Amino acid sequence: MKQERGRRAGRGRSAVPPEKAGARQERKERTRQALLDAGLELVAEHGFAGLSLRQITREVGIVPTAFYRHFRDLDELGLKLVAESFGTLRQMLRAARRDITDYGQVIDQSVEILEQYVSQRRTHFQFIARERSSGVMVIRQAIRWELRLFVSELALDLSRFPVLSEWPAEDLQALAELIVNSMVVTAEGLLDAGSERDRQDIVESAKKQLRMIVVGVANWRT
Amino acid sequence: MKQERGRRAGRGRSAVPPEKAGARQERKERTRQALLDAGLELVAEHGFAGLSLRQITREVGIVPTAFYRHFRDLDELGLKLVAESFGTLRQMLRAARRDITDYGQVIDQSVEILEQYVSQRRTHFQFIARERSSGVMVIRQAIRWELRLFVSELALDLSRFPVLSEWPAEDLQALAELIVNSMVVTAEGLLDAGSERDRQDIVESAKKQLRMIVVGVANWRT
DNA sequence: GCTTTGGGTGTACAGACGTTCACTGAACTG
DNA sequence: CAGTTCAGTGAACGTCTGTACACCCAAAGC
Repeated sequence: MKQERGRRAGRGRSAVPPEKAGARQERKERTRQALLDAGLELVAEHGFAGLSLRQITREVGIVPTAFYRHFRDLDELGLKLVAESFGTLRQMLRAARRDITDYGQVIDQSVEILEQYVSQRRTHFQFIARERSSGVMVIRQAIRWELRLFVSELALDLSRFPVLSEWPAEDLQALAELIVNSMVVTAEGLLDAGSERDRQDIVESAKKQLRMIVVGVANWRT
Repeated sequence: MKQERGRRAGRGRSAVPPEKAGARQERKERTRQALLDAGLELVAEHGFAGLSLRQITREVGIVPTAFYRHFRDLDELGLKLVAESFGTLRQMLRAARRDITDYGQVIDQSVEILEQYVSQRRTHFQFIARERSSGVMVIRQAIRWELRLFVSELALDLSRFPVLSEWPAEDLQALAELIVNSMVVTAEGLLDAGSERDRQDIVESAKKQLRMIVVGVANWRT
């Protein structure tokens, strides 16, 4: 009951099946990515703190010591995961910029894009949500830093809306922060929603909340 | 470097110094509370997932196996910490109801009460913030459940405001959710703010955000 | 005063962990 | 073709973990 080892792993003898095998560099890159993927998967289950080097390598199908050929330690892998996850987040932001055409429906469309990305790239969002306030300091700090950057990027986007073009920077920043925070919490909700019904409720609630904020913005002064 | 054991602990031979010693029941209760306190302290440092039974008992100054006299396992202790922490949260809500007299300053006073509680009962807030989306399922679920309850309580409070008395339940719920989420995130920010300056900025930003929400509420319809 | 109760002790064990080291053998280099 | 590089191997280590078990002895109950 305790082990359930070899769930995947270990079908030949080498890591990440040789399969027509590319150059040595490509092979290395492939197991490196496999380590990242396995790490992401396991973090989603037990959190980064409950992650072990041996577990990851077991999942990938290589011997524990081979891990060091790719990362100095778990923290280094964790930081790569942070970068990777925020790549997804930025990709979502770009999609929003691109796909939102009707400005009368910014809210609905934004939340729907979020919902779509959360379900499609689940583990990345789970990683950020989970470790954003976790006990592992380096990871937490990296995420908070990236999140601040992300807020600033959104603030810049917001400044292009006519209503907001005259707003002072700090008000814009606060607004962007409020929006990002709401989106993060919404994502967290979606991530462990039990049923389609739950997800629907969360989406509706998020839209309502964004609408309240927008109404607030429309009547804001100073 | 690794051990630093005996930081507190083990000055006589028995747990939680005898000190004029009360009845057996009282003594038990005292070491039980000491276990909870040590647990809370250690969670603040490494998160619940990075918590070990032996570490806690070492901190308290009793032998590992004695732990079982008080809790079946770490999860049970964790659930007690959830209850304890939400006790503090409810106490804060009551304080807000009691101390907020001038309705023109609900926002400023609310945020200030939050700031005060966060710094006074740091570990409780840290526990909730950390484990709210942690990898340890039982704890996470317990916190989310309590948080939902807390949101409902706030929604009830909100319904007593004249402006909100006519709002449909679901709008109230969404509003309460938005407010609680913002407060949670604000608390998280305060918890790992480096300087007094940072704290000030966070407080200002939180007030601004609440004001936006309130303006939104004032102009809301349907 | 004698018995029972029950926190706390001490030893012991097996399993998981991170990390070391010397190694192998296929892919690269010249 | 000979030589080098290097991702992956496998055994061994010391440490930490949770938990089982038999024991101890002061307080509680009669």
